[in-house]
Amino acid sequence: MPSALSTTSYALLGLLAFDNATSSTGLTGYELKQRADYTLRFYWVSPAMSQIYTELSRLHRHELVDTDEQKSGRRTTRHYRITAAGQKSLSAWLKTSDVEFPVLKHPVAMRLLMGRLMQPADVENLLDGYLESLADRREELLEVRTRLGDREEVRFAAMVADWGLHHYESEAEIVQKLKKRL
Amino acid sequence: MPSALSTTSYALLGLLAFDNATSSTGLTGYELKQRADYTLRFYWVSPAMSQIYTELSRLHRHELVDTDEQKSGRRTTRHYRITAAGQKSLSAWLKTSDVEFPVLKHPVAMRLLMGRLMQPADVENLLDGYLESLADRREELLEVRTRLGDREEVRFAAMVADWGLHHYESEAEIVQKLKKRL
DNA sequence: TGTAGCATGTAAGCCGTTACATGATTGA
DNA sequence: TCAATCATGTAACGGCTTACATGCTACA
Repeated sequence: MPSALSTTSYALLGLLAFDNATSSTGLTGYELKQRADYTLRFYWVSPAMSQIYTELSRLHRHELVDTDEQKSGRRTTRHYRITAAGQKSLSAWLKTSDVEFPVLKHPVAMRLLMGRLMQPADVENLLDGYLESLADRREELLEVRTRLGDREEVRFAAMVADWGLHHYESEAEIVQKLKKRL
Repeated sequence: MPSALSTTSYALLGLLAFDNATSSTGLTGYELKQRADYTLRFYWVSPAMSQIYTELSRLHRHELVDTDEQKSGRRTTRHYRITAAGQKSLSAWLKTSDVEFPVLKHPVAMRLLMGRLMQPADVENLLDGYLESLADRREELLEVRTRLGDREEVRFAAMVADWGLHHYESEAEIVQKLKKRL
């Protein structure tokens, strides 16, 4: 069990594990990107296509996924499935006790910190702009949440979506309060 | 105005701008690291020492900071101060309208997403572990907040600290709720 | 005398992005 | 026939970390 995979690698492996549970012939890199855009990006990142292919090669090299190649003309389409070893490796990773603390890169808070250097109107615009994109994001996640419904198979995805929604609401709330304090 | 600086670069420039306002002969890379540990890390990241020196060289190359060198033996200690050009560049950056949406890399949410693959006890441990480190973090930030008090000069830093505290509380709250839902 | 804290830097390397290059299939 | 979507990959490079290397100062 050499591990040494990045969290993103395990995240993709997790998507494949989930897909595996629902039958299917596996996922292409392209499909994986769509799934990542659908959920992962709210709590982690949605890796670039190029990185997804890189990670997939790496997972394949480690034999944590296997691939089903379909040729058409001079193109090859690869469907990836998680292997038993992959499942084992993923479970082991999930059990590791040292889970890092979340990293927040918050350009709005960053800028507010330097509020002294800005005109009051610019500070207000900054916060208003954030409230807007926050509402958009929340809307996107709400749609995801709604589609999940309360099906047992996606119970955890729904919990995490609710977590995200709670976070967006908390952000909107504090930003409103801070605006009044300006 | 070539810009092309990273947010981290501007963050350090911001620390120097703040220091400048309080007289002083400038800050060394080492001191900058301490200030970053004190505030920046809660909303952005605290860059490694090596990166601070790299950024400082870059800022100096762009003439956004100037340096006061003191030799002692075969060692040189450099105190950096923001220049007028640096101040201008920072203000320009603060005014730019396209502020990216915050990026959250949340290993706990990531793992909870795969809750199906874990034993119920492991899921609970995961959340309990998070609640603990959350309490620690909150304590650290609360100390920062307390030291800031309600001095006018650090008004924005205090606002951002309150923002962070609100976030940690919101996290603890939702995690408690999710635990009950397990 | 030795260790903790102050102080600076280089090298190697990982993770991730953007830009670029290419090709197949579907449907307006 | 043209655009959108499905699909795969390489190259160049930025940002950041860890590991390593070095030296001064204060004090126990």
